[in-house]
Amino acid sequence: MLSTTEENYLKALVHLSVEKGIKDAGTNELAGVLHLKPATVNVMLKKLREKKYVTYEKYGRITLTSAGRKMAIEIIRKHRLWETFLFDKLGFDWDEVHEVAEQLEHIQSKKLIDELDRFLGFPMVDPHGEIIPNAKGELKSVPKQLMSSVEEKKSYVITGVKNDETSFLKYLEKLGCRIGKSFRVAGIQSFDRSIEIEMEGKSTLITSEVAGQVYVRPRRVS
Amino acid sequence: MLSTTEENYLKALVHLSVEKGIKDAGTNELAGVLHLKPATVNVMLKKLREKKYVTYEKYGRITLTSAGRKMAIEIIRKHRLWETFLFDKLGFDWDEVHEVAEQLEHIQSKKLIDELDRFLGFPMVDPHGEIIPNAKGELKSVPKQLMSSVEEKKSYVITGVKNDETSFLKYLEKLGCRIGKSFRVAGIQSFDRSIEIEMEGKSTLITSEVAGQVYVRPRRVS
DNA sequence: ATTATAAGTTAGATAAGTCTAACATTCATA
DNA sequence: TATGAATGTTAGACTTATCTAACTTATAAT
Ligand SMILES: [Mn+2]
Ligand SMILES: [Mn+2]
Ligand SMILES: [Mn+2]
Ligand SMILES: [Mn+2]
Repeated sequence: MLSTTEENYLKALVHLSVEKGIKDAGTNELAGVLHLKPATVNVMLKKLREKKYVTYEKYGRITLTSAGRKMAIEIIRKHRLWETFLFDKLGFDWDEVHEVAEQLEHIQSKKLIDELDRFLGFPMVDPHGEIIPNAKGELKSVPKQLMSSVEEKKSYVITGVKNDETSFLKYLEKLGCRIGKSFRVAGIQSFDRSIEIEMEGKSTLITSEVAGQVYVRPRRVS
Repeated sequence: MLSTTEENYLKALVHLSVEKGIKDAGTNELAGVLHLKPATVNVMLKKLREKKYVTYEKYGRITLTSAGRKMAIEIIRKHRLWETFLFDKLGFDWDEVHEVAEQLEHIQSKKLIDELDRFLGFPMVDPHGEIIPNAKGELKSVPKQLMSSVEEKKSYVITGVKNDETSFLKYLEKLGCRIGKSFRVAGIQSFDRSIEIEMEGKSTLITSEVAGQVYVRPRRVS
């Protein structure tokens, strides 16, 4: 049985690899996302290596073993199912669910999570548009496009966010950007890559920093 | 913010007082219910006293302060609401809910628990028939019913006794009747109003004299 | 009242997870 | 290829929560 702490390390390794696109990580990167010091991470890595959840050697890179990846995906499944529960059943806003799911994801009960899944109707995606791994630990991947790669004059739908933090989500909220909303790209400034979008009749400016954290898919216009 | 450990100590103190009927406890008793050593409890008591959650002095008895009691009742509220969720919504059996609720009761989010309460329809009692404290921390008492007025085929929980003579209590003990125990009414003899109950798989006969001295409350069954 | 037993306390050890400060290695590039 | 910056490691300290073993106080029985 893994501790909450150990679970958080494994989950962070998956997130790092998904977000950075590389399968291995460094001590400093991992420390960064966990808000811990590199020295702390180094101690824990030896333990996770001992337990065969990661592969790594002194001064080398960190890779999840298949056992480690399996564990991490289970945590992510729990996290996203709980977010869905909070959003769908308890009326939480999409920017409020993450913090509580960070706690709920560590509850240990296979029956609990499988029954929750059923109760929610086996949802495919969480309130942020992230795919929920199924009970077999399969993370069905769907091609993703970042808002920063949109083209002028075309229309898109917001499908997800790369970043779950409340402050970011609140800002998106203020901009009127929610999952499922459609917009048209009015123009892109070449010097700062900022994007002017039209959404529900209103024109809004999106900085390249924000556009790099938002997923979209092209919209077929009738 | 209290740690999970501290919360468990406070909760155990309420349970001790409710079950033993006395408002104070000793180090050994508390250690017993927490499955810890008296030495361990002694260390923690100093910390809880420092934080003003309990009153106690060296070699003396332990009493919750009103702040301590308030905290403990919040944990109990959360525990019982989660048990109700697991039972009503996720199809858990009533003997499976406790273990998972022991984990869920420590999740920190006021909004979560208040919304859960609403989602469940502000239930009054948990699947074991225990009263759920409301959001204000009030443990609303529920009208009492004597065992002599039960109906056939229904399930009940024993909630108290009208008579606390030793001989009577010893007799109840021998019958396996304790506060908190559940039973189902198998049948009622009309000529002497004696009651045949099923408790923990065993069938027991309760005379009308005894039934008139025991309080019960209906139990919801799946 | 004395003493044996039960209840309670203390000190010191251990384990997990974190930190800081000092040290070591690797890497980029001048 | 030499060297400074970035990255990674180690040692030692701290906190929380637990234990065992030894000690002290209170209580009950003789
Ligand atoms: Mn977590
Ligand atoms: Mn999410
Ligand atoms: Mn608990
Ligand atoms: Mn209960």
